[in-house]
Amino acid sequence: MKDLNIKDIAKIAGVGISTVSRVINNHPDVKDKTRERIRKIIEEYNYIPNNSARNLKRTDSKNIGVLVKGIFNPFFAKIIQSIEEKISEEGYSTILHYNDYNSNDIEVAIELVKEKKLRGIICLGGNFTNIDESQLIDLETPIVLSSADIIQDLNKEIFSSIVIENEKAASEAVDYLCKLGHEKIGIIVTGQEDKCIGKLRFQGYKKALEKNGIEYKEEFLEIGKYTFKSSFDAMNKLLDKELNLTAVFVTSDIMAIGAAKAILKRGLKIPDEISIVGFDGIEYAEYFHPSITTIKQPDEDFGKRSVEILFDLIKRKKEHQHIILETQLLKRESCKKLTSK
Amino acid sequence: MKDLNIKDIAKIAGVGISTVSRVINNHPDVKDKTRERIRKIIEEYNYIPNNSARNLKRTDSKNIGVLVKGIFNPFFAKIIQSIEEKISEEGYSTILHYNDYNSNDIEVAIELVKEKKLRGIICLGGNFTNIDESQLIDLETPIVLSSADIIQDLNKEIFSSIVIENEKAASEAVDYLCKLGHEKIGIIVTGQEDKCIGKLRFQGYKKALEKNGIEYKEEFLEIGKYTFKSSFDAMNKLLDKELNLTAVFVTSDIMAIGAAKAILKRGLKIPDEISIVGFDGIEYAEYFHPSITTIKQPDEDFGKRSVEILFDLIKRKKEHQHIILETQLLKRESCKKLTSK
DNA sequence: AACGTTACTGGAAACGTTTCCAATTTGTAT
DNA sequence: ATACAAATTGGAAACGTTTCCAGTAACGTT
Repeated sequence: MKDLNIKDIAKIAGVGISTVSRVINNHPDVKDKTRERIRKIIEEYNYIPNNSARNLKRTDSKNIGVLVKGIFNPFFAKIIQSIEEKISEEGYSTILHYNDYNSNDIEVAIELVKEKKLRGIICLGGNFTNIDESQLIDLETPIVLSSADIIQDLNKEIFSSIVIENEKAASEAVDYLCKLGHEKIGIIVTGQEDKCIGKLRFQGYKKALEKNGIEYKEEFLEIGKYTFKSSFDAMNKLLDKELNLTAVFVTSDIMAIGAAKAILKRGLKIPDEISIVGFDGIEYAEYFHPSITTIKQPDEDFGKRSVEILFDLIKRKKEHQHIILETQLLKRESCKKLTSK
Repeated sequence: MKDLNIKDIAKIAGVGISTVSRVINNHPDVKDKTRERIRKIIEEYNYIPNNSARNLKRTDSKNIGVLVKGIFNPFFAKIIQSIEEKISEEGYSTILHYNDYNSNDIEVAIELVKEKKLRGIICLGGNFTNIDESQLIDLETPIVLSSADIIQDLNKEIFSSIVIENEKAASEAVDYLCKLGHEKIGIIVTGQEDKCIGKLRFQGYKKALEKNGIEYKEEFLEIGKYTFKSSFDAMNKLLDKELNLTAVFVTSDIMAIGAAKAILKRGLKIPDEISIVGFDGIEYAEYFHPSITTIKQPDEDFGKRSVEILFDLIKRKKEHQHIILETQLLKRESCKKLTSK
């Protein structure tokens, strides 16, 4: 059974094609009675307009792309959910695309925009530190970089961004450990993949140490990837060095859990022997035992605001914006005040 | 700057439109020299064919839909990854669509197929227990139900499926607990949302008890949703009943972690005082402390085989298939052998 | 040189919409 | 009744492809 098209519906209703089109798109210039009649017929015959044809004809495709770095990242799951919600509220639809860790994000984004005739694109995570300004200028479609790695001196007029203050937040986390009396504080950061964000959080760590008069030692640092396993291994290396660490700061919750497991598996107690602080604020960290103290990122705000900014751009209501969201230190069970020996 | 189209490329190359089209689509009837020349021009001018136009013209759209129930389910993440990989290997592209828990899955699937002119669709999870056979017959597009809830007496000729033996696997898990000497074994199952699968796993639980001569008591049962929190609460209710449970079987790993947290938070020891077994085999269960014994589902196989079945159907090589995958009990730290008192 | 065969190539219709523009109907004020 | 404006409607072009069909070029065979 061949699917019906707009012509068939027009014939059945005894009206012109354009009238049916106007009904479908909620254009005003149709008599209420006619509109109702056509609506009923569309309903009755279960007619669904062909998306490809619509997109082909329209310059404004009603599609928003969401490019996500890494499907395994539970921190992004909530953000995506709120993004999708808001996008469909606006009558647009979401085209979700997952990038793996080796991809050239800006290139994939541009290709996606062209190929799918996107009206706008949100990049969640991803690395935009090596991009060429001309790439972004050529892309006339609004782009919002959300929680992404962005090079500092990029022309701010050609993209929007929404981020947290990674350095400040990390510093707050480590400062908290210092205030609890910790001095030997290890750190596990994400490496290459995540250059900029990892680096910023690492800088926050260093600043907090400095502020508290603690000397930074390179041996306290381990590099890991964004997986349980990688951080588990990194923690073991740290422990093997016998540095008498009393605390460790890990730059994501998933990794904090991997690290915590390594600690516990050796029979060490958290927080009695080692305190640990994570970063992100995913639910996993709360349900780990002991629950993990962490920096909570405002995930829902990330989603909502990203879409808001994008639609402001699409509707040409505003210029590109650069928003900084607040984080919050969630104190839980994984940190202990050090009593002076 | 307006994007180039196939006409522009044809003009630049000094050939006909159809020749360019043939190059794009790797059709054979083009002289190698011409092909190379056009390829270079396409590359140089960074031309990307318009997807909407292609889909509009083609009856075979090269799009495969993947409908996923619940974005938060980490068990699905791996499956999706392997699905995407295989689909793009075949030169098709994946349209990912997330359903929330209240959706009517078959209706959403059908709409998606029509709207996006999909060539096939894979449903990951989702509930197909209340569907009408006519809906599936009307849908002429191949459909594969993967790890989904399917009504038993559905006509097997009109859809493909790939599942595990939920009842058997659950029974194996509980039997393991029994063999360790446990008799008072609680159970937390998913409720309404997940009617069929939850019921099957529950039946497995009952069968294992029966086999081991243990009487089933309703008070050992709690219903939960697929979240940490819900299962955390359910476990607390179970504990509040003071049934002297020595073990608990939880029908998913996420929920097992929620339950384990409830146990540990009360100061009870796992596995010393209570043993726990989960279901799914997600990575997080391995990194929880103590690591959680669980039923491992073959996630990668789920993905790969789903795509294989789908392409067999698309290419009309085979009829609808119904595949059962094997599970495996992963013995870890969360279970203890009961020494007779 | 004439022919048949095969390898390429180009033109044009078609896919199902949206939208501009013109045409028709309706309503309102004189 | 008439004139004019406003509301509603229909026709046709256009969006960028693919593919059928017809046509040309190249080549070997007689």
